Amino acid sequence: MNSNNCLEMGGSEEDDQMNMMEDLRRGPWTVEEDFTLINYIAHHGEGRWNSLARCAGLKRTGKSCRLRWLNYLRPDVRRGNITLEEQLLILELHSRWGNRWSKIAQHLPGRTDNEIKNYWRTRVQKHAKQLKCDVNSKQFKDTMRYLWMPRLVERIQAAATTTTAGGSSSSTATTSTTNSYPLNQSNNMDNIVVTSQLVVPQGNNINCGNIYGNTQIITPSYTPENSSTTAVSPVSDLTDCYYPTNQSQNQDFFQHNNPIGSGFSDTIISPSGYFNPGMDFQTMVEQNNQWSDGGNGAGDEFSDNLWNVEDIWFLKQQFNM
DNA sequence: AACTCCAGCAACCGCAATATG
DNA sequence: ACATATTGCGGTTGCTGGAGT
Repeated sequence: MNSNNCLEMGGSEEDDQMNMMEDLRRGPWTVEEDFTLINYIAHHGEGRWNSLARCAGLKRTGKSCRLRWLNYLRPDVRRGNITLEEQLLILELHSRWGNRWSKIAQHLPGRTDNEIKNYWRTRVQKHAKQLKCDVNSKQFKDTMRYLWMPRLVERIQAAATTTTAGGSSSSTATTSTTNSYPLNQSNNMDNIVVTSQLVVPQGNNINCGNIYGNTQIITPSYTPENSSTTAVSPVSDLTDCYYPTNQSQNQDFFQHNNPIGSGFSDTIISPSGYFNPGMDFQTMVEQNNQWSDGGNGAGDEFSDNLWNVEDIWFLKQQFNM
């Protein structure tokens, strides 16, 4: 904390604590409180939240102030819908790190751990519930890995294609996305590589079935400033994120790199280029039936289009079902 | 229009780790 | 080295607004 000497002025710390305990406010923050907190931090900086709360005249705990600042008032906090790319990244990172919300949030600039946690609980866990399986079960993880994530990739690609085809320059389509993933803040990215558009974990021991393989997509010179003018088309860029750029036949990538059952996948590939060889087919179809009709009738943007009628038809053809 | 239900989100709680005196 | 304070994290709760009846 910077210049905070209000402890010296305000009597003993014990007194302060007693005073605070008397009339602490709880619940939703008012506009006035927000303003007070923003103002105070603008002048004095963050840190030492308990004394900050006192000195700012806020009848809140330090914890409450910290949370309000970090999750809501901070200028760089990103609000609004979680984008497809962010969804994909959350799924991927969660498969690696589990409920390490804070760690995951570090890789989604502007997003808070709370937001990601809420997203996970409200969207992802909801689907696990619908499928009547535990969110940590292998079945559910496979579903994410082999159905949702490829679907998200497709939708990201489709969105990029649409935008590009719409007559805008290749850089236009990247704007919102790239803003979401600045190569940033010298945070420890571990094995994460940052592409010009997407943060993708690099190969090795990722437990996502090597969907991403050892993608060669590092863009070392990336900066938030130049990102929006990337010359590479968004489509190819995104494709690169999921297929190795040195593979001439991208569609073969998953088959060849899939550690679970390459022999199996040699014979079948879904319309999207992915198929789940590690998962019981009947289970997949049953799951899909639940999703495509919205499960309990609660179809939403997440399940929509992830697994559609054509896919079922295609798989039925393959399996003579 | 009134009511109920429920998803989404902000905020709180408890605990562990870390910093400070 | 120890006690206490503070911070950070993950889990949980409760409020709110919109959808459905």
